[in-house]
Amino acid sequence: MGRIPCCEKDNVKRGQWTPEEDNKLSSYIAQHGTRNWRLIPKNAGLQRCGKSCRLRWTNYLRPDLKHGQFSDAEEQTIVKLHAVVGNRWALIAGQLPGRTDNDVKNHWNTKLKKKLSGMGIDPVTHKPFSHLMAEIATTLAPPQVAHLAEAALGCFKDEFFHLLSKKPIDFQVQQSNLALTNTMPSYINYKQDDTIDKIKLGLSKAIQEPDLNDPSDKPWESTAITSTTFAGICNVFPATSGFQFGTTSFGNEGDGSPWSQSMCTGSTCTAAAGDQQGHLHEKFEQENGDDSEGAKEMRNTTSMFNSDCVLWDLPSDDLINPIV
DNA sequence: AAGCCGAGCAACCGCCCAATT
DNA sequence: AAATTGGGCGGTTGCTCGGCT
Repeated sequence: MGRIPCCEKDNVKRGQWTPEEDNKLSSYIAQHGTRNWRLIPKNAGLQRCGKSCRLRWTNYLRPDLKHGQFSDAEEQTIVKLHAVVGNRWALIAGQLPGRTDNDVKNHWNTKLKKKLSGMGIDPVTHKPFSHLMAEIATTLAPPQVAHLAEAALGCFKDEFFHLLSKKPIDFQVQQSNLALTNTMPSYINYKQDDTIDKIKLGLSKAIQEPDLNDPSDKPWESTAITSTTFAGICNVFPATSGFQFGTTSFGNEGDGSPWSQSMCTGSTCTAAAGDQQGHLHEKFEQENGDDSEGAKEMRNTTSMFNSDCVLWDLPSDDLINPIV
């Protein structure tokens, strides 16, 4: 048995709301409250669906709503929370007084997603593209990796060029990446002009190098995210102290910036980080539930943002000016 | 000046879930 | 226990407007 519609589709007006309709709805709600949305349009003299009235009220007419640009702090909050809870817009909006889930969703889709992509960060996983590629590569056999590399280089070419063109990259292996260097072939000392070709070369060499008779040399069977296969690419993004997002620098642990406290992304958050993100999500659910009350409670719950996870470990200078 | 295009945003749709009958 | 109902949520659509050619 199907559900009856919330209103008579034929008799309801749709599309943009007029100021008169807004006035009718606002004054009715001011007098009678928001009980029973089904009856509100009828009683308020509106030819609208009850659901449409609810949306208009909650997303636009509510007196406590904040209209206008999102602040830097609000954007940071959105990105942080999105990394933890994903597309739970209502939950995220609950942390931003005066903002609705629709506001947050729209802002994410139109601005923040592009900003993150422009910084070389996947807006879905909040990980650098390079590490995503490395993660994928570890699960594939060499022939598949070769195909992946071709595809990835096509997809991320612009990001690479952008990053690489910002400053000369010294591909000398850093001390902090010593573990990586043991398996790093000598072709990593690149100049930046023919970078893509060099990366391709590196990929193909890495694919050829493992001794297929030795299971320990099969990167696609390893649990480690950083494999020799993508070492060349990953080394394009050496771990550094932080980077800049718009006018806000972040990524430096202990600098007090909200950006630096909890993001669970990047090479320092490998498989374990994935678990941690899941754990955080679980913890979030447990502590706050899925209802609006829980969401409100979370305003005061900051402990979940104090994990040791490091923010994206991308080079600072390279990311000052997002592509988009 | 007109047409095109993309960004931004308001609104709608369909599904889900909890409360109620 | 099952059916019904209302409200909430996330995904998507489509309108508006400004910039560009």
